[in-house]
Amino acid sequence: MTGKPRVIYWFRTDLRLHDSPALKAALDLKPECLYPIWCWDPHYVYRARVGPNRWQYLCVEIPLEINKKKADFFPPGRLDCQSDLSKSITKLNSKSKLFVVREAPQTVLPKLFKAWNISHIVFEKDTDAYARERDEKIIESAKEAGVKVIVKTGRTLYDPDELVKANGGKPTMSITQVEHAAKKIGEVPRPIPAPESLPDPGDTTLDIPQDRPSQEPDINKIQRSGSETSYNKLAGPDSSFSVPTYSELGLKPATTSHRGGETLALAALDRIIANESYTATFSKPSTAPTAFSPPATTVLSPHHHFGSLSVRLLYWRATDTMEAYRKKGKQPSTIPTNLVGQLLFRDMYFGAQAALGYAFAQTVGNSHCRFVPWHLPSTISPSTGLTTGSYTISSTLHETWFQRWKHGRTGFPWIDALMRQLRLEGWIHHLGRHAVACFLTRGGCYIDWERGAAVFEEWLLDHEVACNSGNWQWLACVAFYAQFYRCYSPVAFPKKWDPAGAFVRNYVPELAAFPEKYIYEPWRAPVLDQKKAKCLVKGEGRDREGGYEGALWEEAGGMKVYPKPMFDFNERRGICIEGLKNAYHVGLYGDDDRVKNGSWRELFPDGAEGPTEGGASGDVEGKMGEEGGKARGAGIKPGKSTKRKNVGMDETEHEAQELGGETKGGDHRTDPTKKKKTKKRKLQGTLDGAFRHGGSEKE
DNA sequence: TCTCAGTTGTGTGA
DNA sequence: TCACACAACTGAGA
Repeated sequence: MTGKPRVIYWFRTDLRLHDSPALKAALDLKPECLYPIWCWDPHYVYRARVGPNRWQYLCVEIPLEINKKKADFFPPGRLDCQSDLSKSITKLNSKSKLFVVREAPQTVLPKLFKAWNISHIVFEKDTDAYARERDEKIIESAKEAGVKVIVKTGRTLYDPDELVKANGGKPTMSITQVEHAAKKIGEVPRPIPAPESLPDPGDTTLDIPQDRPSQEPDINKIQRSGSETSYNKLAGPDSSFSVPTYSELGLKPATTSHRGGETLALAALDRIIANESYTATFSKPSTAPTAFSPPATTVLSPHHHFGSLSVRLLYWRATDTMEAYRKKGKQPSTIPTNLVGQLLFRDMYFGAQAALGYAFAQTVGNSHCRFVPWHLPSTISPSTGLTTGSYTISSTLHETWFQRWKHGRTGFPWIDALMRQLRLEGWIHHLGRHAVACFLTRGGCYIDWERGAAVFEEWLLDHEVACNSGNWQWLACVAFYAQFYRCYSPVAFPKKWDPAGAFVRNYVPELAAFPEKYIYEPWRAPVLDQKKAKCLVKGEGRDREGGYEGALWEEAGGMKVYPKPMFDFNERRGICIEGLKNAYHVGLYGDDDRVKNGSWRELFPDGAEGPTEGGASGDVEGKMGEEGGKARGAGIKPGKSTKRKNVGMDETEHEAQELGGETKGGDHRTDPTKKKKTKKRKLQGTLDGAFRHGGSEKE
């Protein structure tokens, strides 16, 4: 190739102009022409779970129609990531824009190299497992076509591969490891300003055939009310490479008030930084999960997900703000609870994923994920060893619990409010995520964390494979965290933050008029109080069709119905802790052959949860099955016990309390026959107290 | 081998 | 509001 470079800048995880090392590298080539493109990848359209809210946040220009009362905090406008970026590009060069090409990058890029006589392709590094595979293919095609490839890190503070290298080649599994590794790598680079001009794009005439993707399997069918037509023409319906429209995607209406785009992201960051004490003293654990308008945390995570806000920009602006605060003689918050700490946690999960690849998002094959015989386990493809997207209904009771959890009908108002907020807004506070994740897995339902992760994948605006998988493993106590005896109560925990229940009243409107005393335990309210609040606590949260998707029953006279709790929480907590204790003693990890071939069952003779399996309601238990998958060596971790511990809980103990009835709320963990190391506990107790008043964002 | 810390638990009693 | 006990995990570091 002679003459000036002709460059494709491939936008992916970096929908911004500010602080983009990759974009800078492209412009440093002093190109003759620059094609800013986005490949409309069928992997995300059909194979990854993406709900309407995240599609809107990515691309779609529609006016804000809902939650008008929140319009001051979430300003309306024709914004969102791709549209905003495209407009910003055009502002710098009226001939340019974001050119959205509707085909898989693996097939269309080689054609574009030829059609547009490209010399270089530049993009931001993406270490997600699918992205790595895809990019390797692109790099190979580029090589064959004589096109130079430039890849730059910009999605995380540190290059995840560098982080892993600095961690001895191992996945980063603790914040301490990240801090040590980061020290070896050096300081996070200062952000780069946005370019002031952009080169012209070259001729964009395209006379090439389109490779249309296969629509099947299409796991996003459920997100659409119309037909998906985005692949009808390579350059879009009017051949202008436009950002896809809602109708083109056939999507159901979005419901969130959170909106995307670099313009909004930078404005939000300015607003946060302008509040010096908030920024400098931000401490995640002391931010209220019940605050919703406005939320207590920054809600910048969706912007980081789409790359509309650089993490390095937040890092440095927060760091500088904390430094200025310190210079005034005041004490800023520290890692890991401060804003910088939140970004380090994000890097930790990216480091873990970079090292473990596809296996990081599942149990089977994951050398760092404990095996727990959860209910509703994923089915595994024997050929790839990867999850297929479907799961085994190991128990109809647990499937019912899962559906009730997903649709906010558990009968626990705190859990239901959070799940409804998640579906409506695409965002919930980090501690809210803790609460619902703990409840679904080790602190209530004993259901596979992969089920919960899939729901979050579908509904979260800020869904990041690495962070989502990592957080679910953390909360399920299968990796990163092991204190499974610390369990979130759906009653005590929210009471601490929001005793009046404003959050619940907003997202579970049928309980709006419930007395404060019963807002987190409505089943305890006398019928007279229920009638006065125009809401009866009865039934199992089914809709008229007998499912969980449709509207809840409303009885004559505007009397609403809110479901009874689906189990006795204290009882379930006890069962789950015993189950986890047993699974820890068995000590299997996801890469163990016995996990892959199903012979783990011999180590759990009493079933998933032990002899008390099934809980209070005593529904029919199905048989676990259908897993298996490719054996890839490995085994039990050295030093881990494989002895089975007596699960020791009397079945009658659990049958004793009626579902939804009055419970004593006593500490199930207390055993008066045991004398404990008092001196040691004294110290630990003090520290625990200190943590609670410490304070902290890892949405 | 031991000690102690670990972003974000709960309930009780002073 | 605070300290402590509860039951007991892993990983880092001495």
